[in-house]
Amino acid sequence: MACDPNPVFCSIRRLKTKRQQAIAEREQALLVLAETILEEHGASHLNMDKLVAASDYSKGTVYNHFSSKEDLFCALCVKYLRLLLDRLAKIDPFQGNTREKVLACHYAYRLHMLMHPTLFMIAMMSQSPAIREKSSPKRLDEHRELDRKVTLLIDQLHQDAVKRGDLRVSIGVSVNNLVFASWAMSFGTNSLLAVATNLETIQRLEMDNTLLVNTSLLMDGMGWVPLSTEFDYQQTWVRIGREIFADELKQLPRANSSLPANVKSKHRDSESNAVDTD
Amino acid sequence: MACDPNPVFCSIRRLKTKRQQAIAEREQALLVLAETILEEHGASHLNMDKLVAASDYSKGTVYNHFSSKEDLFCALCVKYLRLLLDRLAKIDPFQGNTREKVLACHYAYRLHMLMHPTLFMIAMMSQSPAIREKSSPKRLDEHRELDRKVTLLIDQLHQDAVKRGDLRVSIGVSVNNLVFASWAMSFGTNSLLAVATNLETIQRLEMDNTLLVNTSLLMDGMGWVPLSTEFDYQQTWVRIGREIFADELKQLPRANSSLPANVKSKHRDSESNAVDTD
DNA sequence: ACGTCAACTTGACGATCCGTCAAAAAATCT
DNA sequence: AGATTTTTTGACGGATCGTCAAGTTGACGT
Repeated sequence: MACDPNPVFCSIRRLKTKRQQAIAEREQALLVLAETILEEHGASHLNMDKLVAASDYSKGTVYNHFSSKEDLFCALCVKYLRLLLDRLAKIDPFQGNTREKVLACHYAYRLHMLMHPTLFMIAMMSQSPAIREKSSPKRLDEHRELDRKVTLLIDQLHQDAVKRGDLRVSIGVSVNNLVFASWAMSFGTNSLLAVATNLETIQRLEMDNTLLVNTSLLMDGMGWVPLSTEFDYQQTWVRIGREIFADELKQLPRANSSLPANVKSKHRDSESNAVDTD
Repeated sequence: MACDPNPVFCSIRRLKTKRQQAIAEREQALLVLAETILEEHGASHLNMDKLVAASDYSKGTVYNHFSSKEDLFCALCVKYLRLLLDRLAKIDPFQGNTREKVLACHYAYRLHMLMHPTLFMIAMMSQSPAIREKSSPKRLDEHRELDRKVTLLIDQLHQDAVKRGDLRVSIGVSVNNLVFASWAMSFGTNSLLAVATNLETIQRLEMDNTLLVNTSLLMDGMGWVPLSTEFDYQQTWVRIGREIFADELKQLPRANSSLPANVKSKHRDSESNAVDTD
């Protein structure tokens, strides 16, 4: 931790010496490697020994980067969050009313999860105290900072909506409440879709639109105008995919896609209620 | 330990022999033991060796009950789900409109989570493929069956609401969608409250009412009458605690309670707010 | 060029945990 | 009682984690 006395190097970046620069790069390389293992063999097969074996370095060196397996997971989460932030940033120039903007965030979140299903699981797990208490404080700080940034961004969109009069806060329900409700709905929907694909209830759903439906219901409940009865958010949904995330959608394996790559005709009609129990 | 010699108990269920009965009881005892370890030392400290050491049996015997660590976790989930079903069953006699009934389910779900925070985490984790693929098929069946029962129950309440005209399904949105949205909101809210207590956004919330607020927003969005503007669900929330779950609330440690143990003086007016009739 | 020393790297090692299996013990049958 | 089946036991092998003493490297002053 000996800080370089040379003010020039010290001030350029956080990266003080060339050496530390190299180390930082190695860390990124290790993370990429970890991701590869993760995606090829599943979360349960990612362990330190394998990572060490796959890398050009020794166990001690790897442990210099990640103080524990849990810390490695946490580092992956951080990377995952960074990527999410990038995706969210792409929304900025999108033209639309305040509600459409937030819808785009939900879209981004879901898309992000679909593109990194394993990382999403890891990110979920990593919230557990069991993992957190074994991660390095430095990493946890980093994680919290990114979390804060994401939250801030969503918060801003809600604040804007209030300012413009599209969204109204009442006595018992603050903007915070609304942000949290949005977040909870998005997280809940994504988690359940990711995790519980074996359950009947979910199998009976049309996955394509589930997140759109859920968030629309919620935002209608908030009284966020224009309501879904006055505006075609289905169209917005498609537009978001086309205008913001065309690249990502191309990468997505079609198999279990849960976002419409292009417009499907709305063939849904009469028999919506029959939940036959035989 | 003390198999009940009373033949009445032994023959009631379809447990064939006295021996098998004893084995089944031992399994329950082991689960209780596992829970104890879980609650005393946290999820990460529950492992087979410790469970074996804490029990009166040998490793082989324990493995006769649970084919793997993951299977043990799954068994804990099953127990957790059974308990949830019991809690949900208590709602049946509760008097109220269709929306109040569902609200009671949300209440039960949150209460259940608060009473078994560690188990909730385990239940979340156990959905991951990593764990599922290592659990015994028998156990997974059991799990799925219970899941089905819970879902059915919630489904029923929604169906009832539709039948009575309190809740309307529209073209693109089936009852299934609505059930799933409810579930997602409940799960999302509970997960985030449980897991991310370190995040600012959450700290700024009044935890007491968060689930009530979130589900109210959602159900308003569904157009589930009476809307929260026409009915005091805050009062219902308190009534649910008093009339159905008084016992459970007493057991709850006050520290981090997120449900009103008793009516806090509603300093927040009875005059006019979002949850009041205008 | 070269010596020095702090920082970095290495891999063998001890500790923990998982799950198995042959042999012993207990229960059940004949 | 003796034979047969079921259950229990705990030592063991294998996987993985994280450490640490010893070795290596490279930045820096001379």
